Amino acid sequence: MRSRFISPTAHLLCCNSNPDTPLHFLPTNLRLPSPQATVESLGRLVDGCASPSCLPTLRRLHCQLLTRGVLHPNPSMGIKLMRAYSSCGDPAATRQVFDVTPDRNIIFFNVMIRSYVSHGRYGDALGVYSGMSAYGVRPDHYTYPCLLNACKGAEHLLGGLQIHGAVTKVGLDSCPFVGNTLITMYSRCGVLSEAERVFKGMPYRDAVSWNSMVAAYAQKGEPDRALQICKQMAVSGGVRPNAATLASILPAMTSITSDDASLVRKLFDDMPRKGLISWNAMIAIYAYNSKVTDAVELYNQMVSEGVEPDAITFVSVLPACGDLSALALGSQIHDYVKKKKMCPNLFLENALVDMYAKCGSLQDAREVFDGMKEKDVVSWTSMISGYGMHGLGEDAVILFESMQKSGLKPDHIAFVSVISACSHAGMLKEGKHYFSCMMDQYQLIPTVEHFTCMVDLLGRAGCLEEAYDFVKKMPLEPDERVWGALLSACRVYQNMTIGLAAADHLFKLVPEESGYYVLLSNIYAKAGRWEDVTAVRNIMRSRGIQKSPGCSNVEFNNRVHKFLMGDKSHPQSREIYAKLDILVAKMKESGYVAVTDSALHDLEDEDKECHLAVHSEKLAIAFALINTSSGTPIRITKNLRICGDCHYASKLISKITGRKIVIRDMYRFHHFEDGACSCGDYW
DNA sequence: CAATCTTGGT
Repeated sequence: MRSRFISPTAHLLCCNSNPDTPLHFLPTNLRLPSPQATVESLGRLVDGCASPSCLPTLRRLHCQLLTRGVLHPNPSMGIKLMRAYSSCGDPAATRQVFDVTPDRNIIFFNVMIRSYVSHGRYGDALGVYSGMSAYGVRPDHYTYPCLLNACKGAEHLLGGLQIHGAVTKVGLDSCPFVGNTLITMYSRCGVLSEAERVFKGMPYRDAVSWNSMVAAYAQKGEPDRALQICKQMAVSGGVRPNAATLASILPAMTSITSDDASLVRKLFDDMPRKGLISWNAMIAIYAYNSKVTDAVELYNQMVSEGVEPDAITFVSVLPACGDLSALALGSQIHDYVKKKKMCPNLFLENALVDMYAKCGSLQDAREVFDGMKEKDVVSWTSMISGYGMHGLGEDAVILFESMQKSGLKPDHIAFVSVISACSHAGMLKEGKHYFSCMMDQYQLIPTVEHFTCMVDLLGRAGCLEEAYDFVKKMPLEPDERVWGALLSACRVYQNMTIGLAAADHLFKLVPEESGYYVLLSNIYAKAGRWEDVTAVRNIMRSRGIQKSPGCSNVEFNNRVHKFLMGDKSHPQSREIYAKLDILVAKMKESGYVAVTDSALHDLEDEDKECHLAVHSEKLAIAFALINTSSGTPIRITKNLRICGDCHYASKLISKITGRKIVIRDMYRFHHFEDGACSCGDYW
């Protein structure tokens, strides 16, 4: 058995045994030990080799150790060498040192096993274990956690059970290290009941034990259980929730209630010493749950408390910037990233591309995208959907084709992006092509998102019958989004019959969603059926549904200025309304007549005009016109779909003032320039 | 004597 570990060429081992890197080709500026270096100082040099770039140095040191004959008489030197090779990413070299060492103690075995585990070579790790007893070395309380990690990594429940048995037999099951690893092993192998049994049976539970249980439930998607354990931890466990606790519940923190978010925030606030990980976890929880303002606020607080953000912080904050259209903050972060040379970093660059695209700055997005050393499907998809949002379907399609040529396989989301890009650009034929391509060429089963895109594609192109037919024939139950896409198309093309059918489904599916009532009433209003508009309004009233207030944001002086419909709370309110009066007068000279069917109520025309005049996007435009110098593009983000009147008005204002106006509504970007919009009045 | 182990974040 012993010979298993001794390689037949072990005696030949030397630093230049790898034919790819002969000694005399190695860089000469490597730090080499002086001839009188002590064993201790050699050891320190070996310890200093901790990343793949140190591998050449390490090989030369290894050579020195052999020629000086200090390796085998000093077991600690062999261990240092193995550990160094392992952290340089070379488990094979680690094994070679292991194999040629004459009298291996338990630590050699432990380091060897750990090296294999950290390189994902779980089978090899377990192989070393099975050779131990024949060599006459007994596993100890350091060995078992490593082995359990191997089973965890391989999701090898049977092996885990066997090792659990061995642990119990030698009485190491009371060791907290072993117990904690047992919990995570069982949890990763999907046996939560066993994880919980180990946890309950532990004589001494530390923070890691509690956090491991929290992680187990969080990863299983049980936020309630996970939070419950967090709370128990503080009262009965005698340990306080810490950074790792927050990080552990993260996986369960998607779409949680506001109450749960506050609960987690309280855990966070109660932490006496908050480190980077705590801040990152809390910010991520806000970002996951679309609490973007909270995420950005917490980020600002973090920076003001002197905690240095890292890439993981930004990967949470940047999507929040994108959501808020906070371009100033986003590009500030980009500057910091450049200053600190944090790239290449795939995740970070993907987040930057997405942020720039969502903030309306496609050029910046493209610049980051083009500068990426490595791109994955997410990178391409972010850029494709960026083009799609801006109505640049051609560019989206070109990029989609290049992605395929680069050898990457588009996934579900990539297809959603490209089909929706086609839809927004009116590219019916291409959209249909990608829908079948995804099934035929890539064997991807379309999900309800793809059907929604297709209904949108057909609907926007005016093929309403075909769209309706498509919905009726789809193999999945059409949901809110599918009917919503159909209803929107019916508004654009004035199709009452199909519109009513879609609205009927929507009112059953989501009776509380005000947007669909508004869409239907827009259809009636455009047809002049005011009694039906009134009927819709009455239904809304009887069901207690309020139209969600329109709200527009403009970023100015590093602050996001928020305007609601008819808002008079802004300090510059008087100026804003005065500016608006002047604008409306000028617009009327250019032939502006308010598009009154955008208003929900059957008011007298003049009243409607008043209502429309104070829509939030108009206030935001007036604000930006007052405060920025001529020529500066105006960027506005709106929570709802832009209304017909504001769309028309924005076109005129862009012509009158010579300003570019970029409005992001709920669905896409509208670039207004010289009286025209990039959406081609098709939205 | 020294060397080895557990949770957790894009």
